[in-house]
Amino acid sequence: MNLRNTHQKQAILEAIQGIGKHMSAEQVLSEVQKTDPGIGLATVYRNLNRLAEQGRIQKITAGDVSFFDGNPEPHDHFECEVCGKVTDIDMKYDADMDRLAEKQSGMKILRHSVLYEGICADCAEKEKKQSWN
Amino acid sequence: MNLRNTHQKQAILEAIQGIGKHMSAEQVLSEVQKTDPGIGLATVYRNLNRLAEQGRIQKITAGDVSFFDGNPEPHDHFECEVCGKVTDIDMKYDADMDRLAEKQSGMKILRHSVLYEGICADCAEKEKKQSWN
DNA sequence: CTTCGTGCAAATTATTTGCATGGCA
DNA sequence: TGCCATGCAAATAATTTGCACGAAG
Repeated sequence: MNLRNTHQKQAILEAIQGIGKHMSAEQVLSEVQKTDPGIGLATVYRNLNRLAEQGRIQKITAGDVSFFDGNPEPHDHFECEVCGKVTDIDMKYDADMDRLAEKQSGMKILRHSVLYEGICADCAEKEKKQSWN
Repeated sequence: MNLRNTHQKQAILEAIQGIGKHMSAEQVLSEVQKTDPGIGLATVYRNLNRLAEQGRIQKITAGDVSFFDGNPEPHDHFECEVCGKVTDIDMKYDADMDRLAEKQSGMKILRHSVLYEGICADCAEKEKKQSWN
């Protein structure tokens, strides 16, 4: 399935690859709606999931929302505990980890993803000022 | 909140720490219901979340279900693509990763979690037999 | 022309929350 | 006794799915 080349699919792919940032499905929707107002949320989900299966984009599952990343290269992510924003962490993929983990677990390891958690620069700033703790 | 020492809370903690395995909220529920049939799902969620906040257990968010892990030590996890089961991967926590990532991102990194994905031994076996691909 | 992907809305699933009440302190 | 945590059910929120129709090949 998904062999057909619909303009919706193209618009979605362009949107997510164009921005070069992580987007939730809703964000992708509103982005795409700028050019194609008739598009529906279900279509966005359908296409994003399919693109992720095909390895053309990445699906990052952080907490209760899924984010989609136009960059198919494996790379790590950071999620801010305070505002929930997700950003890239540009570290080299350590394939050794997979080999090690595979050896010690007996599972067939295909990939791994690292999710860093902490406080982003913006929120750290705010927290300092308001000194919430 | 959660200062009070209810028997439900104890039962939940014992259940999750006793098994030494990851459990979804539903699994914890049925485990606890063996000793306390009147307990409700909401209570399980409330307590698990609170325990996780306190750092007494871990909440692992893998895909669309959350798992809870009685072991508070940071350690990595593996999720089987086929059956969705989550298991421990017993690798040492690499604190260097946090430092490195912090340096290169400018965020305050508090911790990280690695989720390995692949095919577990059981499913690999089955797949070989049925040769699904 | 046929079949697949879309759009909409309804369905599903995991989790959270409001409120009255029983139970711990 | 007073206030918190529980239980139940209803509320949310994200994502998925059924179905009729328009569009791609």
